[in-house]
Amino acid sequence: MERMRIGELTERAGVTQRTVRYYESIGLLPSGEREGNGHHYYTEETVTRLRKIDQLKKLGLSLEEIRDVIELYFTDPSGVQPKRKVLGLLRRHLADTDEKLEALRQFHAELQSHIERFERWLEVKDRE
Amino acid sequence: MERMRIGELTERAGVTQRTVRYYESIGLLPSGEREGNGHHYYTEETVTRLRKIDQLKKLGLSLEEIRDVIELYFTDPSGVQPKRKVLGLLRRHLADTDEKLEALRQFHAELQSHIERFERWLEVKDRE
DNA sequence: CCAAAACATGACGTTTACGTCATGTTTTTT
DNA sequence: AAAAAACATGACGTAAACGTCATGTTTTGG
Repeated sequence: MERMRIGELTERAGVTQRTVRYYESIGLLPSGEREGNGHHYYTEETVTRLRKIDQLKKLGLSLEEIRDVIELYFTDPSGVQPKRKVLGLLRRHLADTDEKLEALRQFHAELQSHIERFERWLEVKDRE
Repeated sequence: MERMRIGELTERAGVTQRTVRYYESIGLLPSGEREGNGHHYYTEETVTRLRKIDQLKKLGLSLEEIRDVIELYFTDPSGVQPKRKVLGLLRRHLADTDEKLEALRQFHAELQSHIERFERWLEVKDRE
């Protein structure tokens, strides 16, 4: 229950094989392969990593930006060199996330009120 | 202090002329022109509109999605033609937004706990 | 009034993030 | 062991969202 090949990986992570290959090609995913045969083998962490990449994408980061920070999400404090710098970066991401959450909530509210206005308008029309 | 041409418009809205032209070409912005000469003229509302578009882009909406909803910010229901269709679109956008919100919340939580791990690690170090 | 700046339009180019064959090898199923 | 399924690699294609000339017209500052 550790090593899997690309088929299982993509199914569990909800991405296509092409996506994985592409991420490997741009250095966003380590291309853990080699077993004599040409096949790549992946672990549970690769799944987590792909999911994290997806989250960061939804935050609006480009793959290049993600490549610059993804490591931070997979190293533990004891293994990182400029710890305070990393912490600073993480905090900025958190702040960005806060802002985006707020903006999204507002958009959500706006959408809802637009919808309600429409519904009221249609209700009136229906009664005629 | 009402009509302006594209130079002023783009400066005030913080976008390029090409962007405006592109938006006009895909029906995202009304191309308010005509004055005998070939020049396009815009108003304060166009500036607001461009800014709103930028906000929505930052939320991760595509220009197509934005085109579906942008009118709602500038007209009332009675002015929208296929009302039931628009209502359906709005509901889909609302559902999408719900999902995005949920993903962001989860990311936020994970990021926070990651940060806390870092902070605890540094605290310990500081006491040494 | 005339040169410089601003504008209009068209066409081709570019980047990101993959999709979609095509072809050959490896694994799995029967 | 043979056919089917999965995998590897390469190459070409694509959609979104503009960027960047090129060329011609209109406006404006001196």
